[in-house]
Amino acid sequence: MPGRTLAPMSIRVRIAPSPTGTVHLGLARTALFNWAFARGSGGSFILRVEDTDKSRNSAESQAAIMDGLAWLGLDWDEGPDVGGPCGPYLQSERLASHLEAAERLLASGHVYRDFSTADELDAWRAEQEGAKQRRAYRGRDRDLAPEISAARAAAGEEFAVRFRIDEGQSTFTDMVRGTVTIPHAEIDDWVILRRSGGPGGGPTYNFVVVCDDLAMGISHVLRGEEHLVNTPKQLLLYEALDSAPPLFGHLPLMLGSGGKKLSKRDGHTSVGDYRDLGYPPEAVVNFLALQGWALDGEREVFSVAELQAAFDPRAVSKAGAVFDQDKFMWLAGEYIRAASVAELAQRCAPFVVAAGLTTADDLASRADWWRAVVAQEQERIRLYSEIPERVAYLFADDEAVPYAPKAEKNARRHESRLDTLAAFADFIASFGGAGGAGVAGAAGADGVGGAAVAGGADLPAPAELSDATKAWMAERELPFPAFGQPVRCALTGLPGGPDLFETMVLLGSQKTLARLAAAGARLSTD
RNA sequence: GGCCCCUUCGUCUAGUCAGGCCUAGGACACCAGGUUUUCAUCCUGGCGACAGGGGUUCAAAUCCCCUAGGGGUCACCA
Repeated sequence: MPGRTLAPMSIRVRIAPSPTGTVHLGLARTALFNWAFARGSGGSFILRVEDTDKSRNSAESQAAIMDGLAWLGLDWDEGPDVGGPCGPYLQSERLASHLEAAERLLASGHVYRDFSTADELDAWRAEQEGAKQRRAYRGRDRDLAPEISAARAAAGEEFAVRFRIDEGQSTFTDMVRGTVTIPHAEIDDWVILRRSGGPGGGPTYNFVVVCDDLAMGISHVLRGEEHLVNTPKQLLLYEALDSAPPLFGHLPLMLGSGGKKLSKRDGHTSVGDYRDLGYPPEAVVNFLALQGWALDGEREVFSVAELQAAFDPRAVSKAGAVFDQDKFMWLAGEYIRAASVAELAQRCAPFVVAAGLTTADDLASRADWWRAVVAQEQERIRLYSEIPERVAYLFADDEAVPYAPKAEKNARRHESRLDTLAAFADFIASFGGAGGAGVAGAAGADGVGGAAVAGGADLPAPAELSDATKAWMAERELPFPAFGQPVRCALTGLPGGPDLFETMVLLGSQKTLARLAAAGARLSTD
């Protein structure tokens, strides 16, 4: 059923990746826009895999593509895995229909057999090299009488099938670019079927994409700008097939910092890279949506629901967008700060395990404690992957907590450090065991106080400990830095970090004491 | 090189279709303050653009033309 439908209720869009094994950011954004367009208009989003021949590992690569899209939260209504009324959704399985279409075009004279050889083509190309204005290629045999052409084919002579381009020009209205006109003198009599016989034979991309879009009733094609100049070829093909074409919209390219099409040279370019780097998928989607589109020009952080509701291909910008890593990371941080502690804890856990700090079982066995740890770091990280290095001290040996140079330097700045450390240790010891666990329950589910219970610690809740310590400091006329810097170094070895009292509770009195003692020795001499 | 597309702060963009509300708005980055036990968060302020030139108009970022620059594409790849 050839589809053409402009009615909102029958919007059908697709993403047609070739199974390369990774989801390139450009593909991801194209998929996202198509998906948002479909979801926002009650239409359908279709996944079709362009697995034309080759690739022996296509099953694997195909799975990788689907995983990538799914990770982003994109889902499709029809596709190789879920089926649908217009299947098969694997291009390689649609060959028969492609051949059938080619047959029809041959009969109607829109295409012709070209018996010229590769050498002849090369010669022609070489001849065009120096020409000031290259002419479009017209097949040597484009005017061969049909009977003769058929007879030669029947006799076993090899040929390619080319599309006959007539004089004139093609004009169409692009959803994002407006009116585009391309003279036919620029368009070759392009090949729809490769030279018969050999292993490379078969239908070409521009041909099958039209056949398949037609068969699947695709109403709108949103794709990258690199396809803009292919559009007239496809338009002419729809016409030859006696069908109405879909509406086209060509998205601006995503650019690397050099201003050229984003490529491997620009660093991380696939969705999987960002997943591994610790970006929240929601942030990736949000950022991708910002490349060439804007909600209202004011709000940078928005949900997919808002994207779906507001997306309109006609509002996509025409100019390419340079991929800004800084802004991307900022956005990731926004999502991390907005996440619930429970969810954040869950998403960060694998990174901590992968870093070798502990096991998943350990974190699961003291989930309250782990959540409290994550809550402490929430406003300090932009990526899940930043968690391990920040919390590594919690898992370190008390006697050998790594001291960052700056932390140690800060600590040594204070002449009184050794006295302070020793005296404070006594102060902490005074809380030892004395019914601390009894009051901790008041601290709330996600709070550090709650974690103290899970961790078996025996210190008062952080606020209480803080008040008590401050009173203790006042007595000794000790300014906060003189206390804080040596203690922070002793407990964490880091120059900065979360509230010290929360940290002590997380550590528990035993570890706190052990670290204070170790620091007394480690910070004594030079 | 031919053809096609594009051109607002360093970057992502709003505004351009329906010219005046734009001494061009927001965000990232950067700089300076503030809050703070450090780090971070957060808050305030600053820096910073209509590629250039001609028109049209009472009025142009917005319309027209030219120039320049950038990108894409020129396969029996997808």
